Amino acid sequence: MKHQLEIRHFKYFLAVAEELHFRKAADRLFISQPGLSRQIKQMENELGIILFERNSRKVKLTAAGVFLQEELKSHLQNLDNILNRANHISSGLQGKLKLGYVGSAMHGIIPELLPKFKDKYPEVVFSLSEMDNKAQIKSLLDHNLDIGFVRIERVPRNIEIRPIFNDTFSLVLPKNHVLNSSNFKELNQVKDEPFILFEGTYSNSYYEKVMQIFDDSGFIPLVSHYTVNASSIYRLVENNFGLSIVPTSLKRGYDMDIKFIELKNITQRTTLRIVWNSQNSNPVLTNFLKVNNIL
Amino acid sequence: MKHQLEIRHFKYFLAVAEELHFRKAADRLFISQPGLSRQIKQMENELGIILFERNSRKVKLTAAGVFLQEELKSHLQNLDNILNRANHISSGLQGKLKLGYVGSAMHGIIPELLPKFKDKYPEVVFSLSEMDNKAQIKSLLDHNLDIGFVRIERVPRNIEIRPIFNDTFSLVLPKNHVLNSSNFKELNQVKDEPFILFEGTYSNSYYEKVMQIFDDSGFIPLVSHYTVNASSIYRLVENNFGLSIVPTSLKRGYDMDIKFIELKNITQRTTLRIVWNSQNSNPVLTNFLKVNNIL
DNA sequence: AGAAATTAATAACTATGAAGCATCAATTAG
DNA sequence: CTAATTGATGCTTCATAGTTATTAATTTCT
Repeated sequence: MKHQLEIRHFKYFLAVAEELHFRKAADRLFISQPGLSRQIKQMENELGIILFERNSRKVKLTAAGVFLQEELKSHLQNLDNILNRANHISSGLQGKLKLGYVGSAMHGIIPELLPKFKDKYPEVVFSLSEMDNKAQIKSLLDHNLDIGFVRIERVPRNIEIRPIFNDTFSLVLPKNHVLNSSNFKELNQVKDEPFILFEGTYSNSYYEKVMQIFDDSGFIPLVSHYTVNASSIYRLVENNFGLSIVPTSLKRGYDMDIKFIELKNITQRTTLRIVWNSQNSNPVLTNFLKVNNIL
Repeated sequence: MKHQLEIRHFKYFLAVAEELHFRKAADRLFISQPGLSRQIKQMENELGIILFERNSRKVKLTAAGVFLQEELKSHLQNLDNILNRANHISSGLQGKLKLGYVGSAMHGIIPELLPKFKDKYPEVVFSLSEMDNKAQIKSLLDHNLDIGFVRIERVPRNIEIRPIFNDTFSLVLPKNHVLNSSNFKELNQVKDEPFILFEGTYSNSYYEKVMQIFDDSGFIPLVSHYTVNASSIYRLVENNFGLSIVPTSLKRGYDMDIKFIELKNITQRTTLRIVWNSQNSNPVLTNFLKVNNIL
């Protein structure tokens, strides 16, 4: 076959099929009548099908023509549809955003950052996974994640990082503990109590920062347990296994017999940071960063 | 927009999307690499979408590109499908055939002609309507019918007509009637009995032919009832309202207390004829006529 | 580190074929 | 029988798909 059927042929065919009149169809298509006649004939040759029964006076669709009119019309509509959706995806109006976050960020990002974005981009689908800092970085590098929320400061080349939420630390005690925000003055009031802390492997820089707090208060804590998530810390504190220090925002969302005393006087802060791979071209990512004023 | 997206672009895009390599894709398409690069770029401009992230060493689909690869692939398959079906319709392998028939043809055509055709063209759908001769001709002229089975001899211009089945006449009597095929000699043995006949308006030529039979037998029958279908004739005969004369093939398919005596000695025959509009280009019609050796 | 190889993009050219104009042929209407 | 209408055909033009040659960027191999 020398000639090849193109969308042009289908559009021309549909015009003639509707008008049943070559000149009128040609006018509608802004081409000349002979050109149209030729393209229709070419289409018929290419298909090996007569589409119109025509003499110099009448134009009439054949059975196959009737069929093709119906089918090609919806075929072209389908194409429009596809290209439109592609545009949505390309512009980030539609698509998927894979998010990772450390457990301690759950009460910050999910209720605060996501609704704002979801509002503006309702067609975007989220996938949310709780992951530790290291796993997030690895997933970002492997392009298995679009955005991470971490509590680390240094990241590999190609990973972008920006602070998103700065948090104070709070002392966590059992409800019935003698200390409260009125009689609490400084941390060394609890220097003889055992502590439950996040594991150092979870985030080394976070661990170092917490140890610095103790250091500044002039004592080395007796650490009775290490765990990896807030709720197990709280459960242990509730049952008098010791006290803990956690980011202040972590007091939200738990209902246990514990109380928090915010350590406003110390200098340490823990920063939740957003991270992404600079080579990730997911348009949804760009929009997410824009909505949150990061780009 | 100056350029217009064509199927060519989609095929080229799919080749590159699969190979992720412009030169290899170009080879597969039997065009040159620069030509391919240009067409892809044109497609991107036309869509306003970047389809590939590429430098001189790597080619990678964007999110929108991934989407389009999937969608356009099935879109083109769908097109193939449509064109194939159009071919079937055009060649008469697929489609619809609207048939009309006089009631007295039911036991001839349906079990004999249709299965043979259905066998060869299983994708063709029939529509069958019992209609009188006149209604069939009208429907043919209005293009509401493809084929008719009639018992008339003359048809308007543009309607083609061919004999398809030549039938003798049979005398219809109640089961307990004194006459049977042994003691029956000639029709005037029943000249004093009342007769039930098809109405003259139903088919004038048929009616005339039946009357000719009586004429040849030398008597004018006493007609007690006129009806329009075989089963009511049989019901009346069964209940001793009179005798009848019908085409012999009409004895099939009824279970009543009646008997038939074939009138072999008379010259009259009734011919079932197939009729169609010569201007009807339904390819299924052509195939039907061919299968039955009419064309 | 430098040379060779790979690969997509760009430039300049070619040739294919879509579309235009003029005209013909067939059909219908008056 | 003439005039009007309409699709097809012949010829021409021009846009553009595709070609060859080359460049620029990157990777791989000495």
